[in-house]
Amino acid sequence: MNAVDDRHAHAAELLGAHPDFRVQRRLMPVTAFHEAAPLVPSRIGVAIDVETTGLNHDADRIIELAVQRFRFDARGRIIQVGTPRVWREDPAMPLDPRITMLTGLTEEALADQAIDEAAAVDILASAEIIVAHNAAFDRPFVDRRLPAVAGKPWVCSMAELDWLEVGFEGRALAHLVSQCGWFYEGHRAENDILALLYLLSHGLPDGETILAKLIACSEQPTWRVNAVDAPFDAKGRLKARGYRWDAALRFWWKSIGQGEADAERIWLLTDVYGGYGEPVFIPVTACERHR
DNA sequence: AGCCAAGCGCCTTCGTTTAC
DNA sequence: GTAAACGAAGGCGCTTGGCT
Repeated sequence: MNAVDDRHAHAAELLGAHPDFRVQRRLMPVTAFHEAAPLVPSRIGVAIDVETTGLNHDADRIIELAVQRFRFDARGRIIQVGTPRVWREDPAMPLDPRITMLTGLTEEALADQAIDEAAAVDILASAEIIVAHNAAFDRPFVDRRLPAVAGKPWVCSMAELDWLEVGFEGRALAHLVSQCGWFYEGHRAENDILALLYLLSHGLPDGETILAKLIACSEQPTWRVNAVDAPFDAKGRLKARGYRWDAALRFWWKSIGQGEADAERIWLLTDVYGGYGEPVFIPVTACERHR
């Protein structure tokens, strides 16, 4: 650090100590967030982000894919961060000017570019868990573009954590990261996965990292409950309890958490079926979630 | 734009109260 | 006994927030 940087760092420290100001640090590439203890077992995760031509899984295409491997220990601490890999891809369709405004990517920048499928599949296949912010958006694009890894377990950093409960407001990636005291230029896939890694490594007052809480949520299997052949007069009770009507398959269904399965079965058998017929409980693991 | 979940406001409906 | 009026409750649709 030279003398000018040193003076700036000092100024930032002073400003940050003032109650009326807050200092935010630019995210910088890192190789680890925690010291790896020797001989401690660890697992591999992959942070992923896609930029696309739009929001429609069926009609739109990936224009940028970024993945970054990381190694984490049993306490959800990121002890090693791999090299980020980023590919652009020509969507072979016109690019909405709004997408260029959002991502900075132009048709010229994408022309003749393509994802290195073998390399991308290799990285994703090595993951024990794939992490994305709003996985329900990214996963369908990735599953379709790289079907070889379509069955991997995914976890969503946006939806699977009760952010309010852990002291945050809102769920937008940049906003969450900002509340940890960091800033970055978003909507570029490579920056977004770095931001995600910073967020995952963030320590909460109770000593746990965001990643630890997220993994804990993700590992709990949840259930999809199909109230098949429920009597017609149970319609109102099912709706009141949060069930939704599947018009194509013609039954009421809802998703529930792990601990709720027994109570739900009892309620269904007594208040809906009354001795005739029974519901179908389908376990949902991280491999099926967010599809 | 597309999708999904949650929240909110408004309107309808129903029931109870009150006034004649 | 009847009609109007008010209040609680439920349902529906609009809005909002996430992702590009």
